[in-house]
Amino acid sequence: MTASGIERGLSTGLLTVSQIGASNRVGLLHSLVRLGPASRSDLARLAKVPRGSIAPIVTGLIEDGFLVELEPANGPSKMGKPSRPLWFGPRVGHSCSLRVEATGVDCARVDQRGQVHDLRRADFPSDASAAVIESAVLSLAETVAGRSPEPLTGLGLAWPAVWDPVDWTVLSCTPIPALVGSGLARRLGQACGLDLFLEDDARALAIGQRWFGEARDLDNFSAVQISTGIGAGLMVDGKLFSVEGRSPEVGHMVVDLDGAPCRCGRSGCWETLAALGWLRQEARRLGLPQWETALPGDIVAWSSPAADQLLDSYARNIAIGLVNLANTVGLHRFLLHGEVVSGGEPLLRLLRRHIGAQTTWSETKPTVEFSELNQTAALLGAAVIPLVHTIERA
Amino acid sequence: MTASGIERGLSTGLLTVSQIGASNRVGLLHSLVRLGPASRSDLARLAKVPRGSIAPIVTGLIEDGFLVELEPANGPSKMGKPSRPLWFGPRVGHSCSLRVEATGVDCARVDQRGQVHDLRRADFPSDASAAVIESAVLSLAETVAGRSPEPLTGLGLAWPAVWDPVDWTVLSCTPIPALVGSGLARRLGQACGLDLFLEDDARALAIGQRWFGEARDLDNFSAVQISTGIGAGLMVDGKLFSVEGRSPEVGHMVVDLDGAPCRCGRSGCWETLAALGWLRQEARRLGLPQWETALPGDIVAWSSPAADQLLDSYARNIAIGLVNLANTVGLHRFLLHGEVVSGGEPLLRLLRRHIGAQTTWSETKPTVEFSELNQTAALLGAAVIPLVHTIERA
DNA sequence: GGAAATAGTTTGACGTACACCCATACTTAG
DNA sequence: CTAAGTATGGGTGTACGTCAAACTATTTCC
Repeated sequence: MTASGIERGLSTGLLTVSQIGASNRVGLLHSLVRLGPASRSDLARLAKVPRGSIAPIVTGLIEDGFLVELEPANGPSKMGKPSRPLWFGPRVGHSCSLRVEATGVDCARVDQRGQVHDLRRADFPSDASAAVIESAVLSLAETVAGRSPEPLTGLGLAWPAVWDPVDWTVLSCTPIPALVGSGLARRLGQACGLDLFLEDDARALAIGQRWFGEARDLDNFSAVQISTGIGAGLMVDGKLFSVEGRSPEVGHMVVDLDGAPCRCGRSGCWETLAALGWLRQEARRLGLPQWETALPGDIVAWSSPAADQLLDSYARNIAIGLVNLANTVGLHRFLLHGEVVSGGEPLLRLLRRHIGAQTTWSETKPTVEFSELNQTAALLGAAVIPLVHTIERA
Repeated sequence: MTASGIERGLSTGLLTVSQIGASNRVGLLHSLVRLGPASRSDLARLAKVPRGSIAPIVTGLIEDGFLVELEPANGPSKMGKPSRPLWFGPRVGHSCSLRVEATGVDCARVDQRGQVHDLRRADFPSDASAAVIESAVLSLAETVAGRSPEPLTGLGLAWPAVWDPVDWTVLSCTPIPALVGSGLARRLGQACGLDLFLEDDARALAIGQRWFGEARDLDNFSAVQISTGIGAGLMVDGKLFSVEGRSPEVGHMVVDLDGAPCRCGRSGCWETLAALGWLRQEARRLGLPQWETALPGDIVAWSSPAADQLLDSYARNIAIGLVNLANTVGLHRFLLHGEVVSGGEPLLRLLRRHIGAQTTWSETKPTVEFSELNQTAALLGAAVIPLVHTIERA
């Protein structure tokens, strides 16, 4: 079955000439996403290569239908021959994109600009059986795919799972234990008749943010998911970081030697101190109402001394993990996703203060933002994967 | 001034044809280091490419003097035309290699096989002035370089410092504060008349281990230095990992929320719990003699209940950081360097037990070894850098 | 002596970036 | 209105890579 080609790496083998063509084509199309409609000269300037090097690549992409020339546009300078902006052509179809989470599934069609169309959702109870989840996902995907007025390049699925790389059986899925052993992905690929690509949800966030989101201009950043668990997709030099095909499990770094036991068997994992579970337990301990379903935003709204205290500790716990991440992998731009975002400006201020206090020593301060797109970024990321695959094969 | 070309990465620019040639040449020579003298066919098999693809590369390298053909050797199979093993030629000279640490400097000549020749050391007091250190380093380097019977490709320097990338002034150097502001590197380059390459000591360990050391066959591993501080060089896909040219500072991840303050301004950094300082303070607390200079090996030798307890805690503290590293960057082979190694088999057993206990959840257990080469690996790593540079330029 | 096996070489095809020159289309100065 | 200036796009030839396949060389085995 197909594997995501979004990263590449070899050490013992030889590099071939064709690989550089594929890499440059993808890079060029990504530059186009970043810049919007842009001329050959624009692209050449961005890549710092002569215009003549861009032209043949563009010609090939136009011939294959990946690009089209738009009407001559008036650039900033009125002098000289007007530039002919390039944009995605008919061959770059839309993608069908799915995001599975604990209590439901989102599905949408995503176009080449990262615009989301026909977004639909199906909810299911958090204790739903595998069969219920599977049928919900399948019918939703078939509906969206069936209604698409555009040709679809493929289907992308983002979920918080670990799966068998060969037959796509779910090996583990902490947020949705019922899915373990499920062959959902296999059936989904067959049902829709489209190429299917799977991706971990945190990694999908990073991909979506880099291609269509708030990290379009960043080669190095980290997309962090903070909700009932903690995960991250690490973008390094424009490539999604992984070692031997496996992604890091950042939620399970120990930040408190004597902390509470974690489901992973260790104690004091970041996840036990900065995810929703900790926040709600602390809320309960402090006697705050509705602690069972409290979100960071609720704590902010509460604004009692006890709640303020809780919020500050929460921010500190998140900050510690982020700074650790900055120190161990060297990324220092963080884009946060998940329920944390509900904390809004007050929580963000606290976070930044704690991060600042913990990085007096280092030369480069980490920066942190709450994602506007939030979970939509995962849909975008899932949509990018078939797109990249199509371009690479061309 | 020259910069280490041992890693490469681009995202917005285009890949060129020559780059793949350079990359393949370096890869081929590194394969030769791994295999020892090997024929074109051997190299082709390793790289999984047709023999015809190797031949022209080898021909070019022979013409440039980087390789020579040895006498026909009897391979495992007696049939067929005997293979002609290849080995490094006269153009691949030896390197002069330096390692600066808190109390002295090592210098040696390193050949193309990673053999160390003419190893010399100059000690200086730990409170030595910059002038004293500089003259010791300069005279040692001049001695070794002057005595070399072989042509030298360049000079490599490994040290625990951060330096200005433009003029090589030392910006910070925790183990040797006197060096801050020093222009030692500048003068060293001028004095010897050789190309000089600088590298962080932990990163040099990783490079040395991969080219000539115990990690010759590993594309993914982590060389960890555990002595008065903690640092690591991370090898990912055969390339030294760095983000935007800066390496991670793994010693400063927080593993204990309520821990002791660290010089970096945070509290409970790994370095405060797993470096020599912690061990000695605890030894003092437990009333062990000679705690000021105690090494892990001394604690092992002591073998009182209190000492055993201390050793176990030490192993646990190291293990926590290693497992964190495994979780955050995904590397799970650790090669340990520094004074830890004196702990020998007993400490290693404890380490492995703690690591095992903390990774019940994950699919792949991290493995940990004490390096036989230990600090010599840094000398080897520093020697590799001029070598790679010479080959890439060819 | 001939067949089989292994190693190394040669050739042509293909793909890629790049340097260079020329045509095109628009603005500006006279 | 004309000529010069300027930026864009296209075309050509060159250099440099791998690859596939056929070819040669050398040894062992029967």
